[in-house]
Amino acid sequence: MLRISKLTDYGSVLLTYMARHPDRTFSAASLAQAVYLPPTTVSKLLKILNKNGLVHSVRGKYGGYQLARPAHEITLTQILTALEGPIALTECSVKKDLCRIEGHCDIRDQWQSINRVVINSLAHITLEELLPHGASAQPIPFTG
Amino acid sequence: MLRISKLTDYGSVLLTYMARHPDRTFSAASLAQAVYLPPTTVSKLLKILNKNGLVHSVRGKYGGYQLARPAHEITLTQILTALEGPIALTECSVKKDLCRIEGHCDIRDQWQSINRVVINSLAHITLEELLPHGASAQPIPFTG
DNA sequence: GTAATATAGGACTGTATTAGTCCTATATTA
DNA sequence: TAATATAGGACTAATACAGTCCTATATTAC
Repeated sequence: MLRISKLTDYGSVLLTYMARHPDRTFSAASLAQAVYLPPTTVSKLLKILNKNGLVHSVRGKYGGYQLARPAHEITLTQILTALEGPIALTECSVKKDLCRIEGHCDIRDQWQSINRVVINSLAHITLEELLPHGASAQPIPFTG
Repeated sequence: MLRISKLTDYGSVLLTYMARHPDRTFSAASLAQAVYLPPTTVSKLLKILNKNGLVHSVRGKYGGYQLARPAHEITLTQILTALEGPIALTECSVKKDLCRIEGHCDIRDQWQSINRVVINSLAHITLEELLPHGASAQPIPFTG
């Protein structure tokens, strides 16, 4: 089906939400409430996004998260890579000794090219294009 | 990681192998031997490919499989769709009631657009481009 | 210094998906 | 009728994913 994981999907929802107020800092709890997801799951996602440089974090009271840079500077490739590792249609391009025909496969290079096509397509789409139209003008229901 | 399943990968190997001799009919067993995969797995794949119109099958003694049409008329989108169902980055575009924020998600349409970008990229790549260079001139080690 | 609040990091569990095998039925040829 | 091949589906084992929870650390306010 060639799908992104649910967590990646949730992560993109979080990022678009934060992108509407780039200046603000959101706590994990407030974001969870805003997007109707369990706090533990949201927390997990934000830690991963922080680790991969897509959001900045501030610890302690009044701490929280905010986008590391403007939405138009965050690409889909970056988001997917952060949340599910390197984009690789075929597993063999990332890990060795997992495919049983690795020694006899003669189309690996071809799949690598196709992989680059996909990565390239996604690298040209930014978080900004994931925003609902007029989103930045909308009020935010919950406060952090 | 945005990967295709192993079975899809194996399926593409089978198709490229058959594409080198479009005129020939291969039994599942001979193909299995040729690509170093278990006969049961190969058989399963060929049935799926047949069901989805990518190969033709002939039953009975001296029966087997062959490509349904020339390699340049088989696209990656067709191969992926046959082996893993409709290409859908986000699950919600195919099945309902599986995502917990389906009722509150406001970026579903955006993901659909991105999905179309990917489908379109893959629809322009054909089985022919998956063939190793000079493949059609190479001898085939095992006979069916 | 202490309490309250928030993130950091990792371990852990249950569920779902995928990979792979196997069995029975049907079609074709000799 | 025997031999060979595909058709279709059921089943099992291995893997990956989603989700939760626990402990440690940083920051702020009192």
